[in-house]
Order: sequence, then C-alpha cells, then structure tokens
Amino acid sequence: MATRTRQSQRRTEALSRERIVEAAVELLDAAGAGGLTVRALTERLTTGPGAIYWHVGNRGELLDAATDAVVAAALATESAEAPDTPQDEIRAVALGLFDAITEHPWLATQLAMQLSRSPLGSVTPRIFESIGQQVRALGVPERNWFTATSALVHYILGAAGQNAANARVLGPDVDRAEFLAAASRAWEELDPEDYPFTRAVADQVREHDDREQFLAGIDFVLTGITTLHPPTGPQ
Amino acid sequence: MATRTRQSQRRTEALSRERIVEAAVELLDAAGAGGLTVRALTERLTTGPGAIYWHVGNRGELLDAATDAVVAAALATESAEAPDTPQDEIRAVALGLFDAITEHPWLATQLAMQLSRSPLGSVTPRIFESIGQQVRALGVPERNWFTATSALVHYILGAAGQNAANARVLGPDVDRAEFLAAASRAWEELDPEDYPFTRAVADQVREHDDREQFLAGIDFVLTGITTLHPPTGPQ
DNA sequence: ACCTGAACACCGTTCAAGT
DNA sequence: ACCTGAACACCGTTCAAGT
Repeated sequence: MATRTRQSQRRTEALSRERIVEAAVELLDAAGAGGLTVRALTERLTTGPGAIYWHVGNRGELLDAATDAVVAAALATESAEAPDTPQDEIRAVALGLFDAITEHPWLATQLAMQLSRSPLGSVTPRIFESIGQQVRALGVPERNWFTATSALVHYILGAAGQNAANARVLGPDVDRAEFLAAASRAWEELDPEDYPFTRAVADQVREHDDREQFLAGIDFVLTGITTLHPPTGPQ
Repeated sequence: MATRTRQSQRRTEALSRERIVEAAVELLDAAGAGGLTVRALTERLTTGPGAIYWHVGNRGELLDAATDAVVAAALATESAEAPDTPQDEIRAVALGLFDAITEHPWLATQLAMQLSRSPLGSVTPRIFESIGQQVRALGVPERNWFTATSALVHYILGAAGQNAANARVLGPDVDRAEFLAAASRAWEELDPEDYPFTRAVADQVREHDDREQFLAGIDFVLTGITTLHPPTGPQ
C-alpha cells in the first residue's frame, strides 16, 4: 500500500450513479446478493452512506440498476454479424443471456425477483422485444406472436436460472467433470422406490454439456412453435 | 381480547418444527419473503427466538422447509384420476405447480434461489422425477430423457415464476381485466423506435389467459420433443 | 449540488440460565 | 429435552451539518 502523498489520490474521479452501479456489480460478482451491502459499498468507494443515498434511492433500486446494466450489455453484444436465420438470432440472444447468468450467477435470482414484480422493469421488455422480433421474422401468424414469444422467454429465463446452479457451485476453480460426477453419484443414491427415473438418467448428467442442452430446449420450443403455428404467406 | 383465565391458554399444543413451518408459510403468504422475520414468528407463536432456533437451525433452512412443504403438497394433489395420457399427466403436474405459485407468489423467487444453489435441495428432484416418468411413458428414446425432461422443467419453472408477477400485483382484490388493460396501455406507450414488436402485441396482452398461455407453452415443448425425438419401439 | 458521519430502528443469531 | 430473554454484531436508511 503506497503511502499516499498530499495529492490525496483524487478518489477515482468523484462519485456518480454509474460508478456506484459498477461497484455494485463487482460486489455482486464477488459475493452474491448478500455481498452487496451499503457498508461494503462505502468502503470500496471510500465514502459514507449519505453519498450513496444521494445518488441511488435505496438498495433495491441499486440491485435493479445492476441487473439492468448487465442484461443490457449482454443483449448489446450480439447483432453485429451477418443476417442469420431468425432461429439463429434467437439462439444468439438466448445464449447471450445464458452466458451472462453463468458469469453473474446472482442475475438468475435477481431476474426472477424483478419479473415477479409489478409492471415491467426495463429488463423484461428488452428481452421480450429482441426475441419477439425474430418470432415475427419466423413467419408466425400475428395472433400467436404473444404466446410464442412468451414461451421462448419463459424457457430461456427458467433454463438460464437453473443453470446458474452449476456456475455458482463450480466457481472459477472447481473441476467441472468432478462436480458432475458427484452430482451423478448423488442421483444414483436416491431411493429407488421414489426416484426410479432420476436414478435412471444419473449417468446422462455426468456427460451432458450445459450450453448444448440449453440449445436443445430452445429447439424444442422453436419446433413446437413452427409446427403448431406454421407460417402464413409472406411475413 | 378475552381476559385470559388461569388456564393459560395452552399455547396451541407446544412447539414443533411442523408448527413453525406452518406459521412461516402463513407469514410468507401474508407479506412475502420480507415478512418472514424471526421476530414476527416469535409473536405469532408467542415464544422467544431461542425456541425457534432450537427447532430450526436458521432462517434459510426455514425458508427451504416452507418451500418444500408447499411444493410437496402441490405435487401430491394430482394423480388420483384415471390414467390419462402422458401429455395430460405432464399438463396436470405443470398446472399444479403453476397454481401453487399463483397462490404463494413468494414460491417463484424461492424456487429460483433454491435451484441456484448447490447439489439438489429436495424440491428439484421431486419435480424432475414426476415429469421424467411421463417423458419415459411418452416413448422418448432413453438417451434423450435427460434433455427432454430438463427442457420441460425449465419451461415450467420459468413460466410459473414469470406469472407470479401478475399474482403478486393483482392480489386477491385488484380487478384482473383492469390490470391487464393498464399493462396493455403501458406497452402501447413504449418508444416505437425501440419496441415495435412489444407495442404490436399490446392488445394480445389484454385478452390472454394465463393458464391457457402457460399450457400452450407446454404444448410447444411437448410437440418439439415428440417431433425431434419420436418414440422408438415399445417404451 | 454533493458529501460526511453519527444516529435510529430493525434484523438474524447466540447463549447462559431456567424448567 | 425444551424454552426464555437479554445481548451482540450487523444491516438499511435518515438527516443535520458541512463544503
């Protein structure tokens, strides 16, 4: 720790809402939702609680802002590429969210909480819109747009949330194959009376790939949509 | 408030883990996850914190136990009926969970949190098993059991979680049609530049039925599964 | 306009002590 | 074995006061 000179270190160019949200994401990544405390923030930003409340309102709002920032970044990453098929675009958006949740496991719970709250935070519409545009491009009849898009979004959030499990347990260090083997063993030890099926698929757990399985689910939904609601004329 | 006689009221037949979990569910139903505090429990059960900690360990364990109890009850309700098709059984299990989350909106977040934690709480396997048995009955080839069942479970949890939104905002009193109209209006007022699709489906929001839409999503996944992995010989 | 820091009410949890 | 209740450390939030 360098002895600070009289220059007083400039404390990373003053405070701002963005700077606070940025620090919040870092704390969340490091220690989950429980790690985001106002005290921890004040230490990291070398201020008092008053300074933070001047910019942010309350802890919940900060949690929402952090969620928003990360989701927006995840959705912004795509596009760029050449104009793929709608299916590929949907897969890209879905994988973007999937990876964001893998990288920031607290996102899963946070999205669930944000979804189970009153009228639209800014995150849901963003996701809904980018999937919906591709559903339209798919040629799904207009009267089924809402149902089809909802199904896709629900699957994506459910699956991505579930998979945050592994991400969290694994952390950056734990060995993945070892972890899956342990999970597989645990399933094999379930009561055969109550869990015949789960025991039977225990070895499939050991060999599966999360992203592959996630995409397989997307394909189930896409196939269902295009089978039950085939394109009508020009979109 | 009746002046209590010397009989001392018997305080609802002593304390027990079940009694505590029961009270926890009541508090959760009444005020969400934030409403479940150890203090509130001690008042409702007329004890001190020590008594509760003697039976329960900590708050997290209590939250898990409450989740477990409600999900177990929801899954136990079905079966009874005549042997339906596997599709119908899956719909029944899914609707059971859907309704449980509608009745206990805190369940959505709680399930998400429980899922995004290390190796299997007791809830996930229970859900996984009851869906999986029907996937097998569907005649899906064994090597696809795990992927197919995971997709269904992910969709169910994602969709049910999302729908807890409405349940929570609506409460028992708010008028549903009015709420949907308001949501629809909010969507119509989004920036046309950024949200062309969401605006276009705003009126479908007004008229949709949650349970119907939920089941439509189940059918997408089921159709996808049986199309991409058709039955092979006798199951 | 932006920040400081003491203070408040509330929370989960522990533990010596009682029965 | 089961429960009581005071105590502890920690939390989110407020607010008078400073610059």
